[in-house]
Amino acid sequence: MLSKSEENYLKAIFHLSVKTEKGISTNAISQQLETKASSVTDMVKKLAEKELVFYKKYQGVTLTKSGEKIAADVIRKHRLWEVLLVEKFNFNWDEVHEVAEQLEHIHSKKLINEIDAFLGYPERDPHGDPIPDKDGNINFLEKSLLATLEVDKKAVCVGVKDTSSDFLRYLDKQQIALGKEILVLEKENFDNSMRIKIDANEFTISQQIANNIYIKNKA
Amino acid sequence: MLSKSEENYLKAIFHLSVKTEKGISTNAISQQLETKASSVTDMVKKLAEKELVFYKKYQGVTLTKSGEKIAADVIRKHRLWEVLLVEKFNFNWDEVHEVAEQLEHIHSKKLINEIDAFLGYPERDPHGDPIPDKDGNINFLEKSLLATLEVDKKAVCVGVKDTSSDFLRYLDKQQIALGKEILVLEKENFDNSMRIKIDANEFTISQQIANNIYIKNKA
DNA sequence: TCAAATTTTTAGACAAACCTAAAAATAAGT
DNA sequence: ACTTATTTTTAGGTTTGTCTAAAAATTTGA
Repeated sequence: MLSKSEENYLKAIFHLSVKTEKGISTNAISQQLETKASSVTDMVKKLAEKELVFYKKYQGVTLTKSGEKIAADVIRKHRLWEVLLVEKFNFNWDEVHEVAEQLEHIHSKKLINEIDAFLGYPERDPHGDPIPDKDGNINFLEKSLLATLEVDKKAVCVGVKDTSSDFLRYLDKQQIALGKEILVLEKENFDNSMRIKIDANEFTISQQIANNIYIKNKA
Repeated sequence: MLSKSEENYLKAIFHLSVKTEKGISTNAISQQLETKASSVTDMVKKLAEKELVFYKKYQGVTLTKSGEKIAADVIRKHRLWEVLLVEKFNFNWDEVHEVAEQLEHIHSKKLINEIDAFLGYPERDPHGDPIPDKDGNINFLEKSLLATLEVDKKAVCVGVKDTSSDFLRYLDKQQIALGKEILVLEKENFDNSMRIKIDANEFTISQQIANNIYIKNKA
């Protein structure tokens, strides 16, 4: 049975691995986990000892098959707990992360599978991220950033990149939510802000906002 | 924020305090937590430093008001999680303890209060033990052991003393459950076993069994 | 009562997971 | 290429919570 720390390292390496094929650097992990690089080196050696990562000094790390499975399990638990909190326990999507960080380390196969069934086997968490299945398989959805959507085109909001409370509450305030249809009315060349229409409302969002909203282009 | 260990010590002291007015001995705590007495001394000093227990060398410990509140909170969480597991997630009453030991250390006031509401503010856990309220108040029920019930008297099963899987599954097998009415048909003086009737079934139970079932005498 | 048994505390160690500071390896820039 | 900058690792230290072994206090009981 792995410790909470070991699980968090595997999870961090998993998340970083999505964006690159190369080995994950010590520094990248230390940033992700807000620890020092020297602590990462220590832990990575331990995980290599347990054959959860491949590691060669100065070369970065990659997950082994079993390391990847454990990471996917932790992410599965995190995201299923988030759905439970939002769907059944009246949490807002900006309130779930912190508690899910704790709940993801509860060890009980029966519990997480019962929660999965109780929720009707959801495919995505409240932020639109895919929930790994029992075997660790993840159904990635093709998606792009709202910032890349052209004028006069429509798309559906399918996720968020930033998941900070500040950003999520801003989206709530603007009534931007998963599943909403967004139409780009115009773009401002100077600052790349864009005027958009959601439901019957028209308003302007900055490029920073548009760079943190995932969309799926309408067919 | 207290560590898991600190919370477990407070909980152990709380449980031991129910049975006695005196200070709780180092040895009693070490048995309850399956640690060594020397570890207990260390931890108790730390808890005293934080004013969660009163402690004088060689005199045992008692909880302060704030220590008692924290212990009651942990027990509240443990028992509410147990109810959730049994009522919503298809756990049997012999399966809940281990997972609840983990879940009781999740820190989120909102979560536990939402669970409480979701469950309709239950007063007892699946083993019949009372659930402390938000303020740490516990509604103890007067109860006695089935072993003390006289021949030809009826009573209702309201709890269990032993909560081991072996015992709980034995009760399941005999269809002994909370709320069931039990009639004592006869007692055997030699081994203190008793013949009882539950629903339409008559059978014999050993004194050991009868000493682990709590009943409330019918008015 | 006072010697023996038991309980509790102290002293010193250890593993996990982190840290700082310095050394070693790799990467970058001219 | 080779000097500088950056990254990574090593070495040694800290804290938390545990342990063993020995010392001190308390309790038991003859």
